Amino acid sequence: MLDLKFVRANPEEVKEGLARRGADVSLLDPFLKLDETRREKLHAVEQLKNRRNVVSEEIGRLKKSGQEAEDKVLEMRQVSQRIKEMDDELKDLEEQLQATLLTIPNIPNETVPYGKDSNDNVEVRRWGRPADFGFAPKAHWDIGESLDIFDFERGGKVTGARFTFYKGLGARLERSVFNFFLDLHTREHGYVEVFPPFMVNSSSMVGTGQLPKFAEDMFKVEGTDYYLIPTAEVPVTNLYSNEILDGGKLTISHCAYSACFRAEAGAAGRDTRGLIRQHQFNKVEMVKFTRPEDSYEELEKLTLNAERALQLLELPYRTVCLCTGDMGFSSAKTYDIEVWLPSYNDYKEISSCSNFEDFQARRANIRFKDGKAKPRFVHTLNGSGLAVGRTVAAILENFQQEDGSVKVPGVLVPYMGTEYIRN
RNA sequence: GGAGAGUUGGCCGAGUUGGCUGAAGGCGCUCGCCUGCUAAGCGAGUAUACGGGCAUAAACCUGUAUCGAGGGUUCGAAUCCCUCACUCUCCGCCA
Repeated sequence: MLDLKFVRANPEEVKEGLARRGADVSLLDPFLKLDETRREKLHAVEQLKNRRNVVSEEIGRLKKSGQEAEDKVLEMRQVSQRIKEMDDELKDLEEQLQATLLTIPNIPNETVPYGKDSNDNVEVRRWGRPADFGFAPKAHWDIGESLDIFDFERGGKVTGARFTFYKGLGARLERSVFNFFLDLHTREHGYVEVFPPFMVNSSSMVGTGQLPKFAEDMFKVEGTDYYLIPTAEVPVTNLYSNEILDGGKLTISHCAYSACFRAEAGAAGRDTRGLIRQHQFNKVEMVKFTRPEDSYEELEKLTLNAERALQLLELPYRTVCLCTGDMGFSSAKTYDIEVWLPSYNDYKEISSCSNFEDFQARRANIRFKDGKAKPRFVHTLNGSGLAVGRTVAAILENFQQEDGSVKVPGVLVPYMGTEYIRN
C-alpha cells in the first residue's frame, strides 16, 4: 500500500512510477478528489464532536449541582444524530479510499530497468555451465517414472490434476532438499527458522498483498475466513503485523519451510507435465525485516543466499533483474534466479527475491522504533531459498546418467544415505 | 463439541451505583540533579493514528478517535446491553 500522504503530496511522481510498470493511472485523480472530500467532512464532524464533548461535560456539571439542563440535552440529541449521519458518510468514503489504495501496486525502485514484459528482464549473473551429456537427456517426469519415484497418475486419482505422490528415494530426495536448505540458511546465513501455519486469515493475505486483487489464485477453506498459504511469505511476514519492533533488533531474518498451495487460475495449459507447476509444492522461504536504509543491501545478500544453495548443489543458473513491467504487485525490485533445465533447454525460475520496501509493512502495520523516535515502517523482503519441487526436477535432469540412474549431488549424500538413485 | 473465567498503556495492575480517567499506582525506559565508581535517592518526562494551525519539512500548538473487535442504549460509556474473535481452566474427543 502506498502512503496516502505521499500520494497526496506527489501525485505526478506516483503516476509516473505506476505508468513505468504499466499500471492503470486513470483512477488516481478521482481518488485524490475523494480524499479531499473526506478531509473536509472529517474536519466538520470533528468540530461537532468537540462541541458535543464540551456541552456534555457542562450538562454533567449542571446536573451535579441540581440545575436544569433539558434544553442542552435536547440540542445535543440532535447534534449526536447529525454526527452519526456524518460518521456513516465518512466511513463510506474511507472504505472507498481504502479499497482503491489496496489495489494500487507498488512503485518500482529507480534502479529497476524499464520494460514491458519478461523479454526486457536484464541478466545480472550467470553461474555454472549446462552439462554436455553425450546422450539424449530425459525430462524429469520420464526419469521419475523409470526410477519409480513419482506417481503423477495416482496423484490425479486421489486428488486431481497437478497433485503428485513422491515415492521411495523420490520422497526422500524432496525431504533431503528442504532439510539441506534449512540447514544452510540457519547455520551459515544466520536465519532463524520458523515453522508457520499453512493456513492464514484474510487479513494476513491483505497484509502481504495477495488480497484483495488475487483471490482467484488461492484456495479458500470453505465456511471459514482461512486460506491455504501460497507461500510461507504470508504467515512469516505477518508474524509481526500490528507490532512495533525494537529498532535495535533489526535486521530480523527468518527462514521457513512450508507446503505452498496455488490455484493459479490463469496458468491452465502451462507446464502441464512434471513437477514444475503443481497446486501443492514445497518451498523454503527467506524473509527479512529491515530498516529502510538497509533494505537494498539486504536484498543483494538475500539473493546471494539463494544462489549459494544452487552453487552447493552444482546446478547451473542465472540471475535476472525483473523489469518494471514484469514485477509482482507488491514488489519494488525483484531478482529472479533461474535454474538450467535440460528438458526446457532453458533456464526456469526457481527463486524470486524481492524488496517490498514499506508496501507490505504499511498494509500489515509492521513498524519499528529507536528509543524515543517516532515509529517508522520497516522494509520487508523475501525470497525463495528455494522452491523444492523445481530443485528436485533440476537435480534429476542435470545429474542423470546414461544408464538411467541419477547421481546425488555431494551435499545431499549425507541426507540421502546413497550416492545414486537407481532402480 | 459442552461449561466457566478473562482480554485496560512497553510490562504489571486499579478502575463495573455511566460524567473533569488517555486512563490511579508500581515497574521499566529517557533526561536532569546528586554521587570518587556502582548502588540507592530526588525531580521531570514517557502511547498511537487521523485532521487543523501550515504553502512545504521538523518542532510546537490544537481537535478527534482509541481501555480485544464491531454494533446498540445515552446529552455523555473502559464502565450498561448485543454479536464476534482470542486467551486460560475443567469435561468430552482426538494426533
